Amino acid sequence: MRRSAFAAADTKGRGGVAESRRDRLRAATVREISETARRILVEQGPEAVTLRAIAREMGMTAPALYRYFDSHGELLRHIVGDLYTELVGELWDAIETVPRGDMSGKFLAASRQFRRWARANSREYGLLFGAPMPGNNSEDDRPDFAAECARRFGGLFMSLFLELWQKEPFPVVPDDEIDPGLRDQLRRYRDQIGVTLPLGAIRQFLQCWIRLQGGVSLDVFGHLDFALDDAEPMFELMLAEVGAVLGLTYTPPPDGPPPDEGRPEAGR
Amino acid sequence: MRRSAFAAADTKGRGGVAESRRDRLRAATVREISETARRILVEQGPEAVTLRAIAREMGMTAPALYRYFDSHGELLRHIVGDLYTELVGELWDAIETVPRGDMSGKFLAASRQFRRWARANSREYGLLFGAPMPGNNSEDDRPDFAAECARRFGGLFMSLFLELWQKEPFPVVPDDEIDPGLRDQLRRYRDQIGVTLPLGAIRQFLQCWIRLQGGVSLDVFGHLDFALDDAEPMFELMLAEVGAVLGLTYTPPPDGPPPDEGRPEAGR
DNA sequence: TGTAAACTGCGAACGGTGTTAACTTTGCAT
DNA sequence: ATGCAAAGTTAACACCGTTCGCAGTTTACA
Repeated sequence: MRRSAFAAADTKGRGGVAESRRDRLRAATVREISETARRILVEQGPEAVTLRAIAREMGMTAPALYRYFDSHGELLRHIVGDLYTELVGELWDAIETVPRGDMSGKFLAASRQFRRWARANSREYGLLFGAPMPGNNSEDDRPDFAAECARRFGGLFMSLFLELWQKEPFPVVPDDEIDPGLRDQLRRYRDQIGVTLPLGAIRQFLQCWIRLQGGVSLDVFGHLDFALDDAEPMFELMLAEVGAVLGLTYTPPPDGPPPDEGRPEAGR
Repeated sequence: MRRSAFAAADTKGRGGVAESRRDRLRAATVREISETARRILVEQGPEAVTLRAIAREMGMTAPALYRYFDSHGELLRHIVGDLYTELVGELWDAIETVPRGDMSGKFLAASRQFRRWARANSREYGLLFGAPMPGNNSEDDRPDFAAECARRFGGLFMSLFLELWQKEPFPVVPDDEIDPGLRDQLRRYRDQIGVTLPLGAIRQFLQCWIRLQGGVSLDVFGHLDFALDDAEPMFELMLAEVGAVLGLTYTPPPDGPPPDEGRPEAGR
């Protein structure tokens, strides 16, 4: 197997402290490829993200891209990783903007930023959270960049939840009132992420997360169009309910409901 | 534009009462194409559903399929329509199996059957409810078979909700306590489907539907794998909560939790 | 400095895809 | 029997991912 872009991103490989000029050029090219691919994704849809199309826009030929990625699928997976990183970054920014201690504000800010990003980058969101990717089997034993980033993403919201619980715990059901089959899974998950939380709290967090991401996905994928033009009020309603269940106080979004409709949404 | 399979399904076209032998043969071929395509979808994944692959398995050549469908996309859309029909049928069966008047039972049966179908036909579910289809723009003004079926599907759950409300109304918030922006949308939707229900009830129904389909989608698409091996207990928990909000009484599923895991899941 | 190795691109080619066009065969109706 | 439309074929086009061999450049090292 040839050197992959994932390996290329590992700048400190082979004990070298210095980043050679070659590596810098290479990283720049990888970045340009990603940006070009993403631009095509946004402008022309996922099935237009073709090796030849990317290369064409870069003034190259398709086989040259194989110097940077082992396959088309790996290129997509790399982009998915980048997208996770971007999303996590924006969520962190949104969280940190809220004054420390205001857990309700942090939760609302993160949730709203998640929906905002999803709607502003719907094509990208489809790549991350749509039906499982074309060749996403990750048949390799290799760590899988995208999966790693996905885990970091899951960790973000969970750490927010953790902080929330530590600062303002809310009443939860005792462990022995949880369905045994579910209890075991929750215990396993708790051990896996290494936190000390009542299982009832973890269950509550998962429920809230499912409502959040489930609702956003339906909205972004257009599966609420049959009834709603603008799902934002429903989203806010859900935030209020979810917040209440977590012992938080709901406050409406700072700006009035944004115009929202009529974004360019280029491409066919 | 050539005669499409959708038109072919319209057996009573052009004043002819009799269904000619030719039309019967044609319909049979259309059915065989659909079945072959679906088999490939299930066994080898969505990107293997290729005109040439379908034709090969039928002992034909790819261009022959153009006698029955205007394009690859239209063939997929036809299958989507069939899938909606199948899903709606199974949901109706599940609902009618429950003794009349037991609205809680009907709601639970329909919800569980929805999840069961989604999990047993995950590839198909991805086609119906994943990120918007490849070429699904429906740029034509034509009614769009798939969209029509989708509407029937939405109508099914809504009619179940309607019956539920009529038999056992539950307290809802008055219209003037609903966010104005949402209120207008709900009113529009109510007029569109032609029912007479308080807007608060419609809002509640939509919320429940979002939780239902959102949760099932996350599960089927594997976006809960980060924490759960088997999402069924969480699904049941959600059913209990949603049912409570609708004034229904929750009862656990009739059979013990099915083995569930380890279905063949053929193909790569 | 000279040279070997590594890197990066190109062009051609292979098998596969959707799609179109022209051509043959088939079967039914007048 | 003749004619015609449906249903199938083959050939071809443009595009796709991917592989291979070759050239040009850049780097590393003796």
